[in-house]
Amino acid sequence: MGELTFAMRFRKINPMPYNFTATEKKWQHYWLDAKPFAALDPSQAGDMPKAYVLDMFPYPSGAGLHVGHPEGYTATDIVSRFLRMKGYNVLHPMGWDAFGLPAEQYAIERNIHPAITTQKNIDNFRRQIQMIGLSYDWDREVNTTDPRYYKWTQWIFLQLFNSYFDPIEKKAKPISHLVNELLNETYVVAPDGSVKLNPIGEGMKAIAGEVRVERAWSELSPQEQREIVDGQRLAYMDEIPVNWCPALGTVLSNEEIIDGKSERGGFPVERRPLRQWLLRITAYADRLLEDLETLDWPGFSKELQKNWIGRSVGAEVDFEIAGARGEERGASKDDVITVFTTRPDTLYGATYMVLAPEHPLVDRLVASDRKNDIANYRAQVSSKSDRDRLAETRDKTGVFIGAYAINPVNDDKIPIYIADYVLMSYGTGAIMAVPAHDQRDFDFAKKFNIPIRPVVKPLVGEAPADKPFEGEGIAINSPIIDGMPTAQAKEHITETLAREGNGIKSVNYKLRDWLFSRQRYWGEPFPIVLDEQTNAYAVDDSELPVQLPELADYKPTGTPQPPLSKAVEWGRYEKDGKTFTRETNTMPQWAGSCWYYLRYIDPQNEERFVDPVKEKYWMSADLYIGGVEHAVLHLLYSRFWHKVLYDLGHVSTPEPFQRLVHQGLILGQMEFHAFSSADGSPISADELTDIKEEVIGAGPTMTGVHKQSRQKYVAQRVDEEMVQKAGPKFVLKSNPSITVDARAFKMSKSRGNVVNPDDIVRDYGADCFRLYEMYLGPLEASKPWNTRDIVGMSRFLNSVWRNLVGDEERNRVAKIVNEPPSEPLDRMMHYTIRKITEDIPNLRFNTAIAELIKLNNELTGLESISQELAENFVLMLAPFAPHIAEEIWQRLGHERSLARHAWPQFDEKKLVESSIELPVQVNGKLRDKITVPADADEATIFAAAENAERVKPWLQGKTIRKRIYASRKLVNFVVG
RNA sequence: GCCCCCGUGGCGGAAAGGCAGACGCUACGGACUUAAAAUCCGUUGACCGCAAGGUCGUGCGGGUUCGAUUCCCGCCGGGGGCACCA
Repeated sequence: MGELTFAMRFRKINPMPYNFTATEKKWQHYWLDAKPFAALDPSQAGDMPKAYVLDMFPYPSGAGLHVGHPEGYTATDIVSRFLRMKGYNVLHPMGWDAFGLPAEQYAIERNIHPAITTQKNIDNFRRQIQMIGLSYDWDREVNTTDPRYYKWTQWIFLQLFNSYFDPIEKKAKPISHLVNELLNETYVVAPDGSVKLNPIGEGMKAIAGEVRVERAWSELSPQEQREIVDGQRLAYMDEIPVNWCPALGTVLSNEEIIDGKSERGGFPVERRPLRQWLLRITAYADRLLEDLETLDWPGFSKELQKNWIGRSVGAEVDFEIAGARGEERGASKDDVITVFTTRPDTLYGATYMVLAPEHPLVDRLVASDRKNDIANYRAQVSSKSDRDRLAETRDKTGVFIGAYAINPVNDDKIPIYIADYVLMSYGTGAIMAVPAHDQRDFDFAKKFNIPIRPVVKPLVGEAPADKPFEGEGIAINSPIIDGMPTAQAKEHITETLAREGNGIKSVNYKLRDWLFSRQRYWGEPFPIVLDEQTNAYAVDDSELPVQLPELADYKPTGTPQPPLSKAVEWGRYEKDGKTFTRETNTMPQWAGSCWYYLRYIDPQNEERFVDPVKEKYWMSADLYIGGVEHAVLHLLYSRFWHKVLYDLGHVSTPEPFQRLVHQGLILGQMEFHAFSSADGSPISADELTDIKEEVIGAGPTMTGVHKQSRQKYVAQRVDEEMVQKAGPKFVLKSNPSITVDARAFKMSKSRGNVVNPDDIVRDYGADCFRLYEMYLGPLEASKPWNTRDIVGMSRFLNSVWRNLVGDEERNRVAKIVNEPPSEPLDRMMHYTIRKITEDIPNLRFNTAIAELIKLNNELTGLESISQELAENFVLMLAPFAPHIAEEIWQRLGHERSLARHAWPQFDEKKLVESSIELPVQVNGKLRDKITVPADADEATIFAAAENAERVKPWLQGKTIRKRIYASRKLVNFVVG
């Protein structure tokens, strides 16, 4: 409120020299009509270099744009405008990611059909984005909910459905290819009972692992054949335990779960087995990992993806079941438990073994007297939601199953347990437990009194006695690898196991296949029909798009039955006299955003998702800016789809986004919270009032835990004015015994610290808003918003106007003259051109703007300003503050927009100065400065430096041990 | 617990290993004004000093270097990611 009234008063009493509201409107209209930002198709572009500058498109929420959106969008806009002036053919588009949960939740809350709210929200977003003066090519706008768009989302899905992953060539191929291969091949049944393929001889090991049973393809029934083929598709159905969120009425992908709760809304999620669509992203794990190396991305973004993919290299080791006792209970003599371990070198230290509670071998191995315990434990585990499991910190539970396994290296008989700290979904669902060298195994062994046997000793010192030694070292108590360092021991023991047929080198991933179906209405329908056996069939390409039916009641059913099942008419499908039903699940939010950057290239094409010639010209994106929050979800999914399209020959690059940058979060305005510093006890609003300090309204308080006393405190919000710094902390001016915590919080409705771009643009104008956000700090850093500081940019723009156009109430301050600028100004101009020309591609907008301010400060107060300097200044200002720049450009006598005017050139020769100033240090401390001719030699410089007035006393009576001259930088004397 | 990033004035932030604090905000002083706003001109890291000038100073402690905000090692503090992944 304060800043708002300030701005209004400011404007009323003292009108700004230029009317930003009218000026900005004028140029926005011009840009929409004249379309100076249209990207040229390759056939028209001649030899212009191309640049694809991409934003992460927003999902148009009901709340409208927040100040974080324009941060990234302004950054790409500056780059786009700059590159156009540099002669590039720039593709800079915008669109709407409008399907998905948030849009649908918003519609349900208001009881309005999502199609209507979505359209309204899009219109509002478009208005806000245009209000900021962003130079998008609006003829390329895309909308993921438009049937003309999702037709191609469905088409790409069918590409996945109709493909499989060839493990030998490590790439996707058409499923028809697989069917041909199968005619002469065999399929295999893997040890866990699942049917696996052997498509091409050598691929057997890669796909099937241990081969147990073989049958010829021709002996299979058509239905069996079908199931095998379907099981290899990149888009497939499976009944698996999934994350079911009752509150949202849908399943969610692993990526959408945070701390056991839904990313959207924070609702609890439970595990349930359901038949769902999955995309085989795991097949691409290695390539998604390896190709990260080729990308110009922030290090931590790559790291995030690496962690998410979670590749670990180790070995699978087979443990036989201890003889007769196993057979008694019907376990086959051939039964083995295969474990995965990253530390095969600790095999001698395995003193027990753990299976996941759901492991299929448990039933066959369990001793009859243990059956009850096992059943109880399993019930206990399955009743727990993932959230409960997480809540129970690290307390280990488990049950002995009454059977033993044989350690293949030393024939030790070790007990087999089940425990919920072993997950069926990772590795083989079974581990060898080495309590001496693994924290979890150690905790478990302590609790169940299992022996702990050290088999690795540290390179230096002793292993601690009270905890496991998890580092690398030297193998001990391990006959075949004793004395070997860990890396070598791993390799040697793995080779030995492989030779004896007890193990094999193995790689595991945390990445799971992508759960791709949702039980919601507002998403792309699957282009799939099902027969009575729920076999899936693709609809013909000619039937695309499969339109989302209009439904009066589109709300989630609260059961896994999707809302589309209510569209009975729509769901019926007949072909060739056979009856099918349509798939009623819909695709998740991420589907449309997986490929939108391709559609921008050729948005109107009705024949193809993108024209190959245009695709080849524009891809890949040269700059992609968006929030970190998409570092795993959107960016991983997109890369996966892109690679599939690449394998199938539909796109020309293996990666979609060559250079990625994340803009930092803009936090809310700094808040000051006062609390008792002595003991951290809570301080009340009354107490503050007692010491004559106002608490800010009913504003949010902050709660925390006092570091020293570990007491909870409640901190009341106070005004910045009441606060002062005392040593390393802030205190209340009037009562220094009260500590004040200064912090900026994430903007949120509940904190009430959200800044609305509409307000800022209304009060200060779009140019000022853009400048302010870019001047705030480095693009990638998080930084707090401070409305107070905006006035600096407002003053700058007004000053530019006064200097180059004049003040309408007062006289023009300076004359624009057709003469070259004075020498120092000329040098400064060339310096500024160089600096800004370097800063923009490096996205260092804050320092670029500082240079513009500096140059403008030099112009202030001059009686005349060179036309050349004025023009260059305006051209450099244009990417940052395009409206005012266009207006001044016009007033400087130009009829044509500067949007494609050539960027100013700098001249190195103009930067050379005849004399330079050098700091002189003595023992690293600055003592004086000297001015010498730019071409002076070292001897001259040292002589001048030694005789400098303020240097002499420091050299008096001392010996100069060393003279250092850092060329054109500084002089340093070492004396003693 | 593991991984990544960050600590510079009252605030946002500048500094290819070379003048720490560019530029903006705030605050203070001055000019203009009947007055205020706006604008323009100064000062604004801390300490000592009338001044010239000096000392200290980039979270803390070491190291490398003629020279470290920058590079290395070890702490402390803040933020983010992953989290029973074998």
